[in-house]
Amino acid sequence: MPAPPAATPAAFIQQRNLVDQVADYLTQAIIGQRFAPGERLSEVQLARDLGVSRAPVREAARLLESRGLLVSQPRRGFFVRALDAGELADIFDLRLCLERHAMERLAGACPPEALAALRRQVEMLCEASGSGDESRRIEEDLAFHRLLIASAGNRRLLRTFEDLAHELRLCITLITKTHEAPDSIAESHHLLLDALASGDGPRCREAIDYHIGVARDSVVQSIEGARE
Amino acid sequence: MPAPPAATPAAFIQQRNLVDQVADYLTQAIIGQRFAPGERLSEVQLARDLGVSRAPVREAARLLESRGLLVSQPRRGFFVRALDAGELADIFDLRLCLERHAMERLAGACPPEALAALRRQVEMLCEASGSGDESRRIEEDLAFHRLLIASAGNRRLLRTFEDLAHELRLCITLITKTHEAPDSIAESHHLLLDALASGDGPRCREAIDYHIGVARDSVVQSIEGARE
DNA sequence: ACCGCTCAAACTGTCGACAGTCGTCAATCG
DNA sequence: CGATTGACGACTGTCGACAGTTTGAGCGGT
Repeated sequence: MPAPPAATPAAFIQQRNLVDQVADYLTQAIIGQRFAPGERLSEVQLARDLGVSRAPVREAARLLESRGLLVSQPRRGFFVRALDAGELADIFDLRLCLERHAMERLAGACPPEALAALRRQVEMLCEASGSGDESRRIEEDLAFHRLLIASAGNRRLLRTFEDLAHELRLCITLITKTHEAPDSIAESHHLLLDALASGDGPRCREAIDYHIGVARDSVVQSIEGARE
Repeated sequence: MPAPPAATPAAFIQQRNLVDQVADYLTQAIIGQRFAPGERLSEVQLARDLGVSRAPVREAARLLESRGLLVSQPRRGFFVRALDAGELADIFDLRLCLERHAMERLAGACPPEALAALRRQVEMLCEASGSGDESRRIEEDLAFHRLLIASAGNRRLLRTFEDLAHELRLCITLITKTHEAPDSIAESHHLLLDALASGDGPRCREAIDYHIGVARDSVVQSIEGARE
């Protein structure tokens, strides 16, 4: 979790309730693959490990369930979400749906300052990409797409994307290695910006279709490569 | 919530945990406007009223929060979600995004049995519309759109729509009266089916844009009419 | 009359405990 | 030897209680 610059300062200070802390811990542990996919999580053991009671653990687990990181079976408890190839395709298809919509809303009506902010974000992404810190690169990449969608001005759309982003992180952990060159990453994102700047609707659509397609293929390839 | 005929018998038995029961009660109470928008819900009072302890109430409230029916403020509790005009527009814009995507996926590749199922659903909708039971009409209408999206074959897309549907119910409660003629409802839905059957992509898009636009306008009009 | 302060009531966050349920594994029966 | 049953252990669902915080009413000062 990139510790977003806290839309409201209070939100950051208020982080001190156990439910959120446990949720953050679990999120990190899951996308950091410290729990195996499909693994059962025991409430009591988690509570013991974290030094808290079961109530916050249960509530945090419900939160993660709504975000698609855990699944619950009645009377059996919570399990780490295990994605099959079909679910993976669905996730990227929904991502395409959301980003297409944002691109379309933005095409031709993209405020210059939004474009500038997106350009800055690409730079941060390149920097992260060069740093060798893989998880930072992933977060900066997601931050770019988050910004893209936020620029469309629909907060509900943004919330849906943020929910989905948790599952995307889960997908991305499946990738063994990308080691894409920083130049290539910069270029693929600049293609999106250029399309936006041109104001050409179909071109925007084509650009985002290609971009998401590449991301999806790299995950699918990884998961199929790891199959045998 | 129409208590679906329990796809699997086991699912019917399992409904007996308090969290789900409390969640159902709260959902009904909220979309039935038995709580005012923005009203604060006291955990202890709800627990007393329902004859359960606070734990299931808290977990149910978190569930409803993830569905957008409640919002929580740390240390202050849960409040019934109050929608302003902007959020309302966002919700319908996301709905458009999702249904467009489904229509597009279906255009040209819609299995005949899916089309048949959609036709049957329109008939049920007409029947409900003629019955004068408003809440039943709403559920059948949502069921149609749910089926439309389900036909696209993306379960993640469907889940997103179902989450959104809860908020749509919240929107629809704002409408004082629709009393649309059953014939008109039938026709507006048949337009969608005809577009699908034609396999013409742009026509599909136009049809769904129009359909959602009408729904949005009727809600927006209602909320603005009720303003003064 | 208006504003700030104090304090009690109510509420949320968290905890530990109990009861019922599920999975496991050994003993039993065909 | 395979299938069934029963008991044991671990775990989830639920509960009541305590501590710290928020709220709102009452009070005193301006």
